[in-house]
Amino acid sequence: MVDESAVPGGRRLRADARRNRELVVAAARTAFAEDGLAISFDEIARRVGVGVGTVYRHFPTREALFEAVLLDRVRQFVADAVALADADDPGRAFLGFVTAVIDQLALNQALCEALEASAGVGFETAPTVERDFLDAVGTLLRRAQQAGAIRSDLDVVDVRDILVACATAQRRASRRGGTSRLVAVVCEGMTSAEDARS
Amino acid sequence: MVDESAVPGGRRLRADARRNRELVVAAARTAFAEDGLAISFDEIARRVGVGVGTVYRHFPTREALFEAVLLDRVRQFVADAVALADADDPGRAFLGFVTAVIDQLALNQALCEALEASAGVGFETAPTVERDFLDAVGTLLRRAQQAGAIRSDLDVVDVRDILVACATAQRRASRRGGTSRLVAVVCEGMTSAEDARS
DNA sequence: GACTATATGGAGGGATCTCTCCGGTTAGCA
DNA sequence: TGCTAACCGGAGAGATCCCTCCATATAGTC
Repeated sequence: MVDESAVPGGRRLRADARRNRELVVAAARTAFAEDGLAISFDEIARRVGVGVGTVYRHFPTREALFEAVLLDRVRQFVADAVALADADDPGRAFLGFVTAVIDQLALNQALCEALEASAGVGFETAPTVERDFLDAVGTLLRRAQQAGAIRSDLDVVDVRDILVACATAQRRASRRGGTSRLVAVVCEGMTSAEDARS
Repeated sequence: MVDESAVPGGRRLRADARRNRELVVAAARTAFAEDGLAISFDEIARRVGVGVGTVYRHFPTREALFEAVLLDRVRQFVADAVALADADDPGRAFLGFVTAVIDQLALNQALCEALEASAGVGFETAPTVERDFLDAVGTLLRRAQQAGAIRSDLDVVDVRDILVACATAQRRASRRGGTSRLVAVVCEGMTSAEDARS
């Protein structure tokens, strides 16, 4: 977690600036989750009740705002994955991680978009975070595969696709007041015995 | 397939109008497939090399253009599903249908968006087509479930979610020059024996 | 070739979004 | 309390996009 009371130069923000910054972050957190990364700065400023200039001063780019609002979530995923890396039951650890991440992603449109991007907003200012994520998930995956719990033809990029796909389906389902069974299907498919593979 | 040489009133289009209409349809087909339903009319006009007024005259709304360009695809899906409704092997029929539709959807961004919408562009001018689609897929699904080939807790909405999710993953994978294994995982998960269901 | 219904292009008005700039305001300090 | 650096709001320029309108061009017909 970065110290939000200081600007990169180290100088301490004035009280009103700090207050506005926090309001912007809070509004952006909600807006990103609901509407994704495409939310306009005008709209964020309108919701907070400040001028758009104030938003731009604190966050010159959409990436900067993303970093302040959402990057910690991804870092938390990495930490969770690392913590599970030497679990007793690698298959259970992997599936637990996957379903937990899907639940989080389903609540957050922007996080899905950033994760699936490869060509989008999100990790420009912190290029290693995406790699850390894939590395940590890859470790969990490999251990689960070595334990025979997960089909061996999957790679970490497949897993990322699966996370995003399931989260998207889950979010759509919850909008219509239900739950997507895609998650259950995918977990079943990832764990089932290896045969009839092309 | 509608007769594209006539307007709804039945009057025959002038030759230049017919030519332009076809150019617009061709450009829209490509643009929809690549960029989805959000492609602007200005952009389509620019690609065709006509004025934007010409595009609007032929297709007053995005839905009208969608209908001219893509609705036949959905109708074809329905026809395929109906044709498979009394296949000898319902499980095989269902899975074959699903993978074929995914392959088509993966080539067409707009078709995915329309199918997943519920709240989007696409079926406004032909409201029965979406229902026909769900009905036909539902029939295939039920027969496959009765034959014990597909897990019984899935409904047709799950299947629609699965189609869109797999197609999206497939398209992303093909953009990076590969193939998504999500389809294989999902097929495995849909067919596996019923146990450990929550 | 002339006439006319039909079709065309693109200007234009309204809306939204991005990002910058600067006159006015205020927090924090002496 | 008064000063000043820091901060604020929002106007405004430039870029799209949507959709309409009408002067101009032309296909089809006589």
